[in-house]
Amino acid sequence: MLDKTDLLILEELSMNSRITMKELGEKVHLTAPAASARVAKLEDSGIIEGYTININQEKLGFHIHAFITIITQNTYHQPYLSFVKTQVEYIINNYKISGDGCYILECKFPSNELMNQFLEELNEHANYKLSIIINK
Amino acid sequence: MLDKTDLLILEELSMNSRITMKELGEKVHLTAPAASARVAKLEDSGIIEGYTININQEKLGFHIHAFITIITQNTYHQPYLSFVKTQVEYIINNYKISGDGCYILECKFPSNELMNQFLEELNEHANYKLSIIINK
DNA sequence: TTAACTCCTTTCATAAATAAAGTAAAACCG
DNA sequence: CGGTTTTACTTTATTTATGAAAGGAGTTAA
Repeated sequence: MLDKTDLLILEELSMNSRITMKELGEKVHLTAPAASARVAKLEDSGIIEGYTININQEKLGFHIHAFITIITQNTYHQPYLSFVKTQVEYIINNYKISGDGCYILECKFPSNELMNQFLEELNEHANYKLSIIINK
Repeated sequence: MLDKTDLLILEELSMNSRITMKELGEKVHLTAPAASARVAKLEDSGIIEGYTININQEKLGFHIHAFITIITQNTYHQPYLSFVKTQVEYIINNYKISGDGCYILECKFPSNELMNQFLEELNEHANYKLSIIINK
């Protein structure tokens, strides 16, 4: 099971996953090989799923960040799901949900124009409610 | 501005941010120092905001992942925002939105019991609509 | 008590990162 | 147009980190 040191390691790696094992070790009071072994264990157990980066989407030209709640009229979701697959450049996440709607789409768009185009195409397959993110 | 190589680098780092500069260089047809210099530029420009890990919350005991749409009755949001600050262990993100509601809370809970407790406290400050994530 | 296991440290060989120097192509400018 | 500066890269050499191996201390269980 996980102890306090493992949780500290997860916290440190969440803040900076490119930290060296030496530095990580210092933060959690271990030597580099010990820290490295802990991390390897966390990877093997599947607790650490992967190493990634946070990208500033605004600076890449995606000025709009939105959640779209999807309500499919009929029980057959395939047309909607197929559509989603064609729009990977705008879609951050597609969550299947229970509650108010069938899916929640997390999206990014460079402009209102392209978002509008997306929504029009989306509307061929499902109804939706749009929530634009103002702040995080 | 960004060229094709920069976008490739962002893609590679998104998939594995602990890749060595040597390997990253090979993937984008550069030497290690050249790749390293590109990455440093992406950091300095703020496009790369940070390096982090994906954690399997399920394996850490957070079996419930939910979106909660917040509708504050009055215009004064402070009680809600103060409450959110006390609940960091359950809250992944708090998005201020325009649309159907005032905020969208992304949360994780270990059990229905603790989620219920959270929702009861939340209800002292705001109304909400709950969406449980079934699948991503 | 002893054996096996876990988790750590130290040491050392190898690999990667980084700094420095040099080069070639592109952009700038009098 | 010619000369200068800038940019982006490579190569080389040094520093630093990684990872394998050996060994030790503490824990558990036969």
